[in-house]
Amino acid sequence: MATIYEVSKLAGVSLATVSRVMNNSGKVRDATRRKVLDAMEQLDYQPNSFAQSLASNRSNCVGVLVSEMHGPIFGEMLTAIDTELHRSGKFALIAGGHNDEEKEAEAIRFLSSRNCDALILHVEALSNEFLLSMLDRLPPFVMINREIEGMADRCISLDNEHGGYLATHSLLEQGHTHIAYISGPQEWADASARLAGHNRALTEFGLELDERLVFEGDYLVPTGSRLAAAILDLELPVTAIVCANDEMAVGAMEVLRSRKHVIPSDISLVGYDNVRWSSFLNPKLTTVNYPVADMSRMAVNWVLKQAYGEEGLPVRNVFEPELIRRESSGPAPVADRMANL
Amino acid sequence: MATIYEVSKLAGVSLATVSRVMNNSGKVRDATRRKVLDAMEQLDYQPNSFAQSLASNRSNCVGVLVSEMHGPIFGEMLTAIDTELHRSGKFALIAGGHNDEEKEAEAIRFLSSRNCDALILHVEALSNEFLLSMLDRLPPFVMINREIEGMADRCISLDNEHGGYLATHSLLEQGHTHIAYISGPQEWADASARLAGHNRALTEFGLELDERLVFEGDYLVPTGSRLAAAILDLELPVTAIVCANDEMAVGAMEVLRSRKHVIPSDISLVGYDNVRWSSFLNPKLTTVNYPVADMSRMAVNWVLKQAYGEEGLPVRNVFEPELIRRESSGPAPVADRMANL
DNA sequence: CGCTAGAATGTAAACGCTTACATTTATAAA
DNA sequence: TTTATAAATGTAAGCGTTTACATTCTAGCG
Repeated sequence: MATIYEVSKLAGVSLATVSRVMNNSGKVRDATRRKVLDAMEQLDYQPNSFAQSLASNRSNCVGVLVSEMHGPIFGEMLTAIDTELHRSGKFALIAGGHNDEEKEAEAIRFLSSRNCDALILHVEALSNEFLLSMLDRLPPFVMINREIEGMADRCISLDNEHGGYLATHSLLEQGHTHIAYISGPQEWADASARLAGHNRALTEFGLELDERLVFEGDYLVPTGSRLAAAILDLELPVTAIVCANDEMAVGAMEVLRSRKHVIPSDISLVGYDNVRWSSFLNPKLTTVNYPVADMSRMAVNWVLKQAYGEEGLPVRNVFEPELIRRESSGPAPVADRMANL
Repeated sequence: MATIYEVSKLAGVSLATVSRVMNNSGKVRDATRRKVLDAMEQLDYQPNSFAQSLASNRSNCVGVLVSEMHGPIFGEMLTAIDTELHRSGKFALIAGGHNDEEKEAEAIRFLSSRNCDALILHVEALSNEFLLSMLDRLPPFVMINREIEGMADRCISLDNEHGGYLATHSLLEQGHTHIAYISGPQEWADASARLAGHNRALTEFGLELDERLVFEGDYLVPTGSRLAAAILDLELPVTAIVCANDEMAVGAMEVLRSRKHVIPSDISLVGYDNVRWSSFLNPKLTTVNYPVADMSRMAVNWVLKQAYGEEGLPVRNVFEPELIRRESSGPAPVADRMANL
């Protein structure tokens, strides 16, 4: 593999000049530039990125940590980030935290050991305190789907409370009054915000929160099934179930179907995230859109601005969810509405 | 950030000794090792990976190129690869080809410019010739989901022909005789192999291939819909549709449903890939399993063996698909079977 | 034609490690 | 004890860049 030294010899110039040509830095006469370029071409020269990074102390890499790599959210996220970074000649170094506190911390260590110029973090398991404590130990970093006091400017988040509100509100609007809720793990901020939105919607409609109708899940399909079954077993007049994510919703959908409840005429079902396959379901799932791709692009903007000094890039921190009304939700059954008069 | 030099000073030893402790290479007295370790701890020392790689000419990074980053296949793939590599202290450098020949080539250039020790390639768009020509220009590389003559040992592939055979065979077994097929792009090897398997199954059952019933798609959902509609519009006595992947199958499913055909009693539907959400559909999709995770792990084995000289790792090149029988396929309608007597 | 300011190019010192080789120190046999 | 041998440690030369600074051109002016 050719080195810069061989290029300089072949072109009859010094190392510095070759370097200048490569980086478009400093002044180089056109004729000289051409000679250098020719030599590079001829030798099929590829700069050694390690030497570059070692000498310049920058890697043109931004580390991306996702809490897990499968799941539709992350595919979209990675695609958006990768595309956007390439556009600016930067590269993504991706690591997976596999949904585990220790592994997430290790992945952060890995990324920072690779001298990333900046980090984009999508972490679930790590605590706010830990992240705050990393502020001065890591390269500049932004976070996706988190809102942490004291570093709000570094958080690209979704207004989860509002999303939770929208989901339940859409049901209330359609006459539902007995709405069960399957939440995410309450120690996670997004999960509790979604639930808070649900509660607010209820209150707004003058309904009292019935604690028997709120179940805490873990965002996984089987739990959606299990808790939906639990809800049905209550034998209360529930006419709608809101799930804190689409995964649990699909689990719930299956149980409802197997127990011969027709969605949405007997019972409405609403999810959250607007995962790709939510529109493949039958009935198509009503859900709340989580604009991952937009948020990811915004994270890249942040990085470009903060770590690479690019200008004129708008950064927006909080994104708005949106209700995607599809087939799985509809008006409350008439009988039930009557009963509530 | 502390350097090896400061560590060596604090520990009262030479650079070489510190390096030896870090890499467990050479002999170091226990007492010395301890001193060094203490010093590292005390200084919160993190080796500079660029300097390491520059000096040692290895990066401990394996480049992974996926043709695209979204889609369930790739999530599973990346998770498996990442997990497995970590187990051996190696890291994955991931790049996305975004399903485009030029971009895939660029991504390869990127990965090789980052001095990866080895590459795992999942590429669709690049030609066999190109890949063959890269044999001596790149670090050792394996490919997933490709079978190329002249580099069979570097290919981890699925027996797609057999998978195609299984899909159609399962239908023939159940009395179907008019089976339509929606294929993938025929210039892609996997797509044409799947179709070949379909044809073989037909032949085996003494049926002639009806060209009117074979449509070429592009593996995307809307195309599945469009072609399923085209099949129905034929007004031929089709009792089953085989799709070359689950994406197109879900598109087809939607059209069948909207035209009031009941699956599987009126018409059976079979997919391919066993994508995660294929079991979320209603009815649950019968499909052919594509063991991505297993294959990915195998690719890692190859890398560990060829690039890092690890021993005792089995490498298997061809994987067998398996029929996953679910709800979307069933016996041919009786009327139809009678007609065929 | 000499002079000077800039432009263009060159020189050489980092960057932080690894590693072949040299040197010192410990171990054990004689 | 010596002495031979092995173990432990140290020395210093790279690895392939970038970049501050030094030097040499070049062009335009008086």
